[in-house]
Amino acid sequence: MERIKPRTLSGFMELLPGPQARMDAVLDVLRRTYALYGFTSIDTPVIEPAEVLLAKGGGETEKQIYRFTKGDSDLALRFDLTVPLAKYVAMNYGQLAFPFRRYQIGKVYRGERAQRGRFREFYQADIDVIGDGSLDVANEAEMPAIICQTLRNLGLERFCIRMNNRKVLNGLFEYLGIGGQSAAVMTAVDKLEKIGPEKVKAILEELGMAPEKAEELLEILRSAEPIATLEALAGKCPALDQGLAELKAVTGLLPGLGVPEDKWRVDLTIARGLDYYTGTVYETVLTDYPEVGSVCSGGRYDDLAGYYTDKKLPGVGLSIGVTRLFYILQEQGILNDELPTAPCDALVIPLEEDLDYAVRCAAALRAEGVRTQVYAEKKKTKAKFAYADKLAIPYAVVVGESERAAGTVGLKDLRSGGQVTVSCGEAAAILRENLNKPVRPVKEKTI
RNA sequence: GUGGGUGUAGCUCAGUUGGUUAGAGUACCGGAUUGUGGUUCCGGGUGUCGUGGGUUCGAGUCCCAUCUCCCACCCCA
Repeated sequence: MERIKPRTLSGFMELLPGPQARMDAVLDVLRRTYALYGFTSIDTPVIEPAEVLLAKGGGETEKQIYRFTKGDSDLALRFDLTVPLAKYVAMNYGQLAFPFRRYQIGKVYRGERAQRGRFREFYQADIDVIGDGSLDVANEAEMPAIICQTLRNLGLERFCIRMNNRKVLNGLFEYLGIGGQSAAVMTAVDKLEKIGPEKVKAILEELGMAPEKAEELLEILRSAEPIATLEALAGKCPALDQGLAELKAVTGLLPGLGVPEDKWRVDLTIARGLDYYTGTVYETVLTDYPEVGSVCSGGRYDDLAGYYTDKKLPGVGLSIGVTRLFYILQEQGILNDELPTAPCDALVIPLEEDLDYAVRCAAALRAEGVRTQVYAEKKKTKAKFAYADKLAIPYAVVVGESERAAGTVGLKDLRSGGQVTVSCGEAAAILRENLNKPVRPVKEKTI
């Protein structure tokens, strides 16, 4: 028989049970943190009609989306979670309460070439607040607070949330007389950190900007005190004034929201490629691993669902690239070793052929909330213990003839090797005492 | 989509100017050990050398094609 070589496509992350347990722990932290801020969970299909996902049309989305036909249906895999959200809100407008605060954690698909930290299938963990007709700027201040809380709950401390405002950028472009090409200028500006000011200046000049204007723009963007620099330009352009007012409103709320000063800063070079952002934009990188790129970004948009409804639905949201974040944590070896990866707390090891007493003990432990499995295979004792070792199960519950006769179990701590003879109830109490200590996914003091 | 690399055991890799039966570590399996694992010792190679063609008396090694994966660009989480 011809065997087919088992393989997983590049750009698709597939984990062994141990690392998967850690990934699940990370996802748990995200869910708990999002819920703490009053976001409700929704789920949407991975596959949607292509016309729904491509409503915006053109550009990168069209190039990178996985699209296929089944019979007469033109289908596509979702490219992000924002477009499905727009559809969802437009569809269920009448039944939702606004502001609608939802979180969604799910896989998204991009048919681009994979590389380090860049996947074709990856988890996004999104939160968005959608307003009906209007949405207060305070919601834009809450986003960095949630990023900050989430990353710290994971155990991360060395990160920086960089913020900007699209109206500020558009206002500046207008003021400098290049408002007509703001999209192209925006892309150039966004590359500043990567390719340096000289090259950006060259691009700006190619776009028809006078050298001294380009110089002035770069100087403003790279200012060490961006807010003060912008204040000096007050009254020059209405868009700039409004953007600055929003930026000040957002940053003004951050201390009260508990975002420490060293975790954020205003960076006028952050532009974000996505064209639907209209106000505040965010981008978060891990201070020690900037080369992997943004692990979390988002922003304010004024018209989420314009392709699906004539209702005006402004919103603000952000997205954590969970797969990328996890990839960094794993690659750098900063995942917490103490995170439990074992499938259970106790492995019942029967020493007799008859499993009746063993399964009764397991049932008694489970009734007390101890995650328990029975090793039922007829193998040597050595193999039974080796199984527990390999799975990092912390305790063995040894039951043989003498334990059965006495109605006890041998509770063995597999890390220390110590063993005590106790009743099932006592064993459960000891296990509960020693397990279930909450730990963060990332090692203490490492990052 | 563009450019540059890579491919030998489950994993990490070695393999001389082309030369006999392709190797190491690790993992894995069995035993020492029929009521107690992690250590140690003994035994076991589990391989279409990515695939297909070519050169040659002879190819893991040289040539061509192809696939794969990786890295970078574009773009992005």
